[in-house]
Amino acid sequence: MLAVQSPFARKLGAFVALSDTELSALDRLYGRRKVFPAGRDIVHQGQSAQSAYILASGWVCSYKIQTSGSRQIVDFQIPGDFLGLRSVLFRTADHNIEPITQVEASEVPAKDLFETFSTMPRLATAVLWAASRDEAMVVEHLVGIGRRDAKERMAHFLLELGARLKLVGLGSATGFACPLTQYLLADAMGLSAVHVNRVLRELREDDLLTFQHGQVTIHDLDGLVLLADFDKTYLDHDGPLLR
Amino acid sequence: MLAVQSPFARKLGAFVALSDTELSALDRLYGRRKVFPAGRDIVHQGQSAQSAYILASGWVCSYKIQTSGSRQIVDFQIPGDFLGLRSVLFRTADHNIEPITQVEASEVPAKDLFETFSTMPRLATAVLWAASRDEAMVVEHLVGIGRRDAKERMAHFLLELGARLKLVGLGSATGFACPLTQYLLADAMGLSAVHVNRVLRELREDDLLTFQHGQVTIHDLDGLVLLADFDKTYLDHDGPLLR
DNA sequence: CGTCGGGTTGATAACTTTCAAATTTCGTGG
DNA sequence: CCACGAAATTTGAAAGTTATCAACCCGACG
Repeated sequence: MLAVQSPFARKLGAFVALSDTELSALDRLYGRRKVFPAGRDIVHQGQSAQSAYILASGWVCSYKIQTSGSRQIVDFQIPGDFLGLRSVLFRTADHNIEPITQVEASEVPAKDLFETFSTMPRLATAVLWAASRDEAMVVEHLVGIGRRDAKERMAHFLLELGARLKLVGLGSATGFACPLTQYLLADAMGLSAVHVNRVLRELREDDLLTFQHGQVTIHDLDGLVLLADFDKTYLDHDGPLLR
Repeated sequence: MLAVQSPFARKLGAFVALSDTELSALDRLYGRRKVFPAGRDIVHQGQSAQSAYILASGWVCSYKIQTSGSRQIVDFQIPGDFLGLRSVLFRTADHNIEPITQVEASEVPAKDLFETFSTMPRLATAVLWAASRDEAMVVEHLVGIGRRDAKERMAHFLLELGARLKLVGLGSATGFACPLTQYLLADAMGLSAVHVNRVLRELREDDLLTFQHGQVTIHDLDGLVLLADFDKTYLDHDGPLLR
């Protein structure tokens, strides 16, 4: 085992038990470390993409814009997450990626990625796994928007976010720091910003949680889980699935 | 090249140029061919899954049920599509799969799948690709539910379905046969069945399309594309992306 | 025939958006 | 440290969209 593992290696290791050879191949994948300022898109819809990124610090969101101008945020990425894998696979980006805060990310050139896959099949499988977990999150998001009302949706979203942050050491059972504005929340949940505001107030008045000053504080975890019908099994599992 | 390719091999071949060796490895993947009657679930949420399936004929849907009882259909699968890949990767199913019509599908045991991945890395990459295309469809679905009103949503959905069916030779520019009930449509689009009915009537009254007696007939393709803000680039590309 | 799963329609209720305006927060330069 | 402007949050009222409830129709099928 290498002494220090990157968050990304740790994540893949949760799916596939990785050998030292594979771990160091992973390390070599990392290209230049880049810094992006908040607000300016890293990737544009339709742009051809030669690199993916692995997020080291900061938050980003991936979203799609419609010609009408409205946008839907598909997901937020937090440290350890892979950015733009799909864009690399398809050569061109089908979505935008915007840093919400300042962001540090390591570039992973497409060429290196494919070469590594062909020599280290287990790594390809591990990435397939990670991609599938991402898909599971998108599916859960879809269910949320399709079949939960605004309040349940918000509760579910914040619970999921909290669970993910806890996995990478950025949150606890009582809350977490959250740089998302109500506009971002609205675009993620398919609501208007005004309604997001009202829903947050209701959750506060119900003594379920408080989201103020960039801080989410959970007052009644059980109440939230009940309200949101939250089931976190899709987020975690114990130990590598492939040995 | 093998004389006859399965729909699945054809689909993977669109992503990665496959050698004869790889093609015959794919063929060996196919296990027993099974037949499922309409209506009885093939896979249940929470069930442990040892096999995936490749759909040979018929339609199925994957959906999630909430404890409240409402359900959200995540996607419909048509011949050539992979079923339950995520369930196999995670050992347990996070969604249900229900045949809408009678269905024929080939079983793919998890063990064989992983063995094939480890000896044929390019196949693993190809499957990663196919999984990513599926994710792109889920993302588009998410955008539809989050940011399109009922009419746009329906138009977009039927356009996408038509495009997919055309790819496997089951539809044309003027329409396609469609076994979906208004209840299924409602669960897929996050609407009530009653509203689906109204929306279909509006589309008919606008001379855009007719959906009656299991047949979708497109009257005004351009009008629909305009209404739905439809962009099919995420569904197709020309030739294998990896040679 | 009678029933049952779809489909269709109208009336009403619920939820969410939009518009408009006030208030607070926060970073920056004086 | 304070003032200022921009961005974010908050609230009310009115309008719009979609759900729900309740009927009724129709064709398939035993």
